[in-house]
Amino acid sequence: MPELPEVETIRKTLENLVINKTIENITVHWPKIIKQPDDVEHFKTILKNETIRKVDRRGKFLLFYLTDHVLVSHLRMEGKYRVVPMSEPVAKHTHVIFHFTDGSELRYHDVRKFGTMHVFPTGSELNTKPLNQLGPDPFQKEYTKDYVLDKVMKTTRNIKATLLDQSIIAGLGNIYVDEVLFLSNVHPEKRANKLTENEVKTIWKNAHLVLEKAVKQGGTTIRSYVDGAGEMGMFQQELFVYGQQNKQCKVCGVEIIKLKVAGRGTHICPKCQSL
DNA sequence: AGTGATTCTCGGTCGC
DNA sequence: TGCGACCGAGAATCAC
Repeated sequence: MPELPEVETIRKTLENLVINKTIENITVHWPKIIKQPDDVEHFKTILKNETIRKVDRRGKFLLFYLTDHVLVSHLRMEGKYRVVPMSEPVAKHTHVIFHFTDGSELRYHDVRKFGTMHVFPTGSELNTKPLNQLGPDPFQKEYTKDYVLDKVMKTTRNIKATLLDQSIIAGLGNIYVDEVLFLSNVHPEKRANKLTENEVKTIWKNAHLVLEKAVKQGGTTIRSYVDGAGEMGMFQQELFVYGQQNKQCKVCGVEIIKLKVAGRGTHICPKCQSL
């Protein structure tokens, strides 16, 4: 499932493939993916004849900056983009196709159909839902120790739910939250406001560190993730706890266990992360 | 207002 | 072979 590092990897590979391409037409096979505007025909006419200038990212959202509009795309569980010649057969779960004037196509593929697309006039995208709900992501200058300290110390929720909340920190999902908490020696069920200042500081640092490392590795390939060029990520080799249940902790040798926290499958080393 | 629990989107996967 | 439970990001909704 694409989290910040996977989305960033997709952004980088995609940018080179779609920049300066002009949309001639759009095919939508599953209209429910289009959340804004309401009307799919309107979505198509707005973007028709616009040229992609830049591909950006905010948290787990991809932002395609076009001539006068921004396409905000969230991949959720299994969304993928591929750029292919129009002659290539259309795969089963391809739901949106952007046909470019040069004969190539940007195709959105999503087995679960959970992904979303919003279009806004350029300039209004950051102060409209969904992007105005996002907190800073760990690569932005607003992501400071004091900001995280303030947010975390002020909530009674457990630390896992807090770190998953995109309005607090954008970009962390289930995989990286488990990894960050392991590296910080913090149990996911610990109340956020009960953490010591040092623990929060460690989490703040590790969240940036883990994401940076994962971006360098091209993301984590769990199940089906591939980037915009169809390449796999390599970060799964670096995972300490996520998906490692029944294996030995790489640090202390105790068996990694899986539990449910904040409604999510959660992986911990019971020795390194005591409550 | 903050929080938690529940529901909904969906289809592949897994256990029986 | 079939069937139901399960998974999960994030929004919406409801209860407290």
